[in-house]
Amino acid sequence: MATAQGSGQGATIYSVAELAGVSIASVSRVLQGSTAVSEKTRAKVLAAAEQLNYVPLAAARSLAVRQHEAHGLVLPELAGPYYAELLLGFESRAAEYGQSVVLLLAQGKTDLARALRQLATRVDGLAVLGSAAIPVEAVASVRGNKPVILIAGDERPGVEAIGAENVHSAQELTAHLFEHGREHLLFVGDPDVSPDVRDRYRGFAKAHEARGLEPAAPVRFAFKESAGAAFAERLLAGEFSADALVCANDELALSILHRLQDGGVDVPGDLAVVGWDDVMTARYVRPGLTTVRQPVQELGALAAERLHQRVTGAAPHEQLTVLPTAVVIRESCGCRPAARHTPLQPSTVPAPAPQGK
Amino acid sequence: MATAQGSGQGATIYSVAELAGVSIASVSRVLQGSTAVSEKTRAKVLAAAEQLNYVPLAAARSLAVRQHEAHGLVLPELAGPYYAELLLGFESRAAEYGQSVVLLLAQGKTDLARALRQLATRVDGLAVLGSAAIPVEAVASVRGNKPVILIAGDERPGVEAIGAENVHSAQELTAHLFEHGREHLLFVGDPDVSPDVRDRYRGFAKAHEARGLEPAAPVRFAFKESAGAAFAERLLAGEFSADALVCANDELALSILHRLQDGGVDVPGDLAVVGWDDVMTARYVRPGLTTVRQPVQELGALAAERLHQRVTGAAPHEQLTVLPTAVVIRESCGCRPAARHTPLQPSTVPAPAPQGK
DNA sequence: CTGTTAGCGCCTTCAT
DNA sequence: ATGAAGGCGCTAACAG
Repeated sequence: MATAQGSGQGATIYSVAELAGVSIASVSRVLQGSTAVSEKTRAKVLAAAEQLNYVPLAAARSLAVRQHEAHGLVLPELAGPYYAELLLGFESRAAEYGQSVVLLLAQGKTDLARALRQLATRVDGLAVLGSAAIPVEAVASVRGNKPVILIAGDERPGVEAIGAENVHSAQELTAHLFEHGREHLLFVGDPDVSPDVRDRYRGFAKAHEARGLEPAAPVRFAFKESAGAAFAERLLAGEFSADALVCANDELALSILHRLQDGGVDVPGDLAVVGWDDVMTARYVRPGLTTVRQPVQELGALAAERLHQRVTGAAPHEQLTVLPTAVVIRESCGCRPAARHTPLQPSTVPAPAPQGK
Repeated sequence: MATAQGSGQGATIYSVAELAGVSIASVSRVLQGSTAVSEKTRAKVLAAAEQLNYVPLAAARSLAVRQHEAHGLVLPELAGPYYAELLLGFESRAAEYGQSVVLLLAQGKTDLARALRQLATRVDGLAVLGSAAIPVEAVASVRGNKPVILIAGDERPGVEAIGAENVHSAQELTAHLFEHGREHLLFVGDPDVSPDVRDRYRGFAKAHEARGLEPAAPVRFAFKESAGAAFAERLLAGEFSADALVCANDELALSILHRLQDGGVDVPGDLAVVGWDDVMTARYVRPGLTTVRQPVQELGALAAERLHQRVTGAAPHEQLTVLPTAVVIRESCGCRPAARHTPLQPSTVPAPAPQGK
């Protein structure tokens, strides 16, 4: 199967040096551009390297430089568009800095702590999504306490954190429902599952308090298979009474919406439903789902950027960085449909690549 | 900021050996389990390692073992659920083999070839998605021609390839539309963008030929921002005449469907629309989108598995491995809605994780 | 069974 | 400007 005759096969700095007729030091110098080198040897080395298709072995280089030139990203899972976008943003920015990214999914790992340790041995630092699925403790015990950026996680002394705004937008969204004359709002989602959801419930509660109302306790239930459908079922059975649902995310909102409609409920007539994330489906469903858009991709990019700063010696930002979000009004909240559908283009998101595969 | 007093900081095999009062060789032995070690020293080493929170540095180990214990995955982008699922399957299986996964997204890379080279220096092998965005040539020139697994790409002598079935299911799907009495079918998507799309068009064509019909040329156009909507617009303008659309993927089908409905078209009454991938939205939209489901996650897992086999010395599978797909009938093809919505659970896909973020 | 030692491939002073 | 040599942390013979 081997095709290239020796070339590239295992080209080392020695083979290049030999071919170029210089010492390995010179090779290293021209390739790293560290010290000045005569134009003559420079050319020879470049030619030899080119001919041998030489690229320094990462492991050897890492060992010598004491840097991995790689960033680690730890995500709980990969369902829905949120994580994918975050990852995309992270990878893009990391690449701009010349950093490779090694990904770790908590999902299904029996020994997350071990996996984290392994990860830590091959990256200069890691970004971790703050979620119940990823205990910060495990992250803390990482080898040589490398820099860690917490994404959408709880602030902690000593760890740099970034996230998207939640409380305010949740409050705004909730208030919007009140303005539509809704009175019995329910928050669907478990605040304990992630700081994001917790903050969304907080905003939900604040909006109530601002009107002297008592917020209903969040509807938290075991999120199994068809979480939304199950809840919708109970709703249809009359187990709850509400005229508006604030769901922790769009997936939840969408599945509830769908089942309710199957059950003959008029949305938003009988019941308003809003969510979070502005996933693709939110635009295509009828009525269009009112939701809030987060700069997820930018969040990922910021994580990579901050990580790089830390790796290159910069001091950690003391303040928690919060990225702005925006409420996206469609029809599921009770607003009237726009005369002409205007495609919503998230500013930080590039044109959606269509051609599946 | 540093918390641990020296422990873990930069614990090396030497510090562990010293603490345990043995030689570094013994430390290595108990940790790698290579040779038999007395229970006594074993305990001492384990204790010391534990205390120091020691984990061998990947780079050093790699250099010595001449293995990276990491798999590379190259994807064109990360839009839609397809790539995410593939990645998920890949990461999971790779992790089972104790392999880290370093991800490379072609999207936005100005110098893909360089990125690939860099990637190749830190993994034992790589899986690459076959798409126009990733020229196989670039992959071939990778350092030390490491094992490469081509996912959903064109077969090539010397490279192991795997993929999902396309031709047959496309033919089946197309035939289904014929059975609904449709006569003027249009294929929407560019066959040149990826082997998958190409094969889908092939199936589309075969179904026509089986009926002695001439398949229409694929509707390929610049896939920019709102590809589907743009096409729908032209369709509404009467630029094309058709009573059924076979779209290259669900995203495309969905956006077209949405715009057509806005334009007053009855789907499937006036026009049937079907797609590919069975994305979440396909279940929630009305009418439900008829599509074909691929074992994407399994495909990713298989890639990791095959890669591992190759890395560990196994000879490449000669035959192209094709995973089975399944046509998922809903209503957009003209079938009547099921009396009771039965949630479709892709066999290889775990329960949808709902709690956003 | 255990310690000593020689690399793995690369970068980097230190001389020249 | 360039070459020689040491060392990064770890594994794997090779002696004892």
